[in-house]
Amino acid sequence: MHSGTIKVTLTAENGREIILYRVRPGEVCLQTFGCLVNGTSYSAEGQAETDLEIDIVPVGEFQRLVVQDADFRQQLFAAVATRFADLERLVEDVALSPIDARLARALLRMMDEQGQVTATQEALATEIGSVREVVSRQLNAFARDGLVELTRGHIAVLAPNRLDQLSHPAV
Amino acid sequence: MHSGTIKVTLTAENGREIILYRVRPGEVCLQTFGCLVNGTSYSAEGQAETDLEIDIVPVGEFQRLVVQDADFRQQLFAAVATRFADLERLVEDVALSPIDARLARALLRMMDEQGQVTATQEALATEIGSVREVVSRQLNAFARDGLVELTRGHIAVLAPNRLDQLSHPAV
DNA sequence: ATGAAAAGCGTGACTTAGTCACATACTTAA
DNA sequence: TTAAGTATGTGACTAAGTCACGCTTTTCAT
Repeated sequence: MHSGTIKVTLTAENGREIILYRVRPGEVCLQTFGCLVNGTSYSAEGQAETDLEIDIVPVGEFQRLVVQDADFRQQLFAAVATRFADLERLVEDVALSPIDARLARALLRMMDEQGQVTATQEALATEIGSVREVVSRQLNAFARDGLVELTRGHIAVLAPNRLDQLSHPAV
Repeated sequence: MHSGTIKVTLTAENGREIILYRVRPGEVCLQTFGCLVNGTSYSAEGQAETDLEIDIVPVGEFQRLVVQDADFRQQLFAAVATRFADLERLVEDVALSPIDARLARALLRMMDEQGQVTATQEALATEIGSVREVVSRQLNAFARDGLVELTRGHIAVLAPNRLDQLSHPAV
């Protein structure tokens, strides 16, 4: 019934961009939740990453569903809770984690079963709220340590376990 | 009926701390919203800043109120929307704004009608997700430019308008 | 097919922010 | 009134971000 993902990003005046979170199939997208409730508008921007197949719920219908449809309510609340968790994790990441840990986590999140990550360094930078140059240097540092192997447009993760250690709160 | 404020903070392993948002009188506190919905727990920590007088709503009661009490629902959704806006602003701040702008915004937010801010530099640092030393240096830079006057435990804002300019997206 | 443009990556030099270590001044309470 | 705790200032260093390039690979129009 639903398919495709939406990434919600924030863009600064200087062009720097950070991914706030992603909305996945089966989730309720809350981008306009503020509007539904009190007309608040977000500065964030949603962008489809793939072809989309979604249901759009008009405001009146939304109000009705919340009251009458326990299932909808459940999904809605779950979506809200997930967004909170995502955003809190993001704040923690950006404000309090060093870049090597953030990059390590991103690689682990994004790699497939074969340990392949298909993404440009630019995309990785946006993913972790940093910039290409920093990602480039850090990836090369990882590569020097034998943690990954780099080729244009993707990264092969050689030592997921060691990345995982890095990704954890280094004391 | 309700009084006092709660600050919700995130603390890293290294002891660095950042304020996620505040819950004010009349607002619904969502700290445990995840729990209400699906048992997710937050890593964030709530802390009363003043004496509190609050209503605590048990889970069963919550479910009932959401369905039956339109007013409660309205308040709840408003709280959710506010939190989102807060968190998005915070991410934007931390990830994309230089610290002079962040500090300027914090001072403007926190000052009273006489332009007095009563807070230690340590507290200001937590407020903007930075550290004391950086705040100290930045405040002294502001002072050198005649924007503020510093005394132990508080800051006198002399030129709110110029701070406001600083606080805006410097191109 | 080929040459130009665009996309992706690497890197040096520099700026800004955060860390560490320590000095100094003010405040409070025994 | 002095010792302990709190608040601040500062130099030296590290980490991250910015700026300005250059180089290679891919894409695409002709």
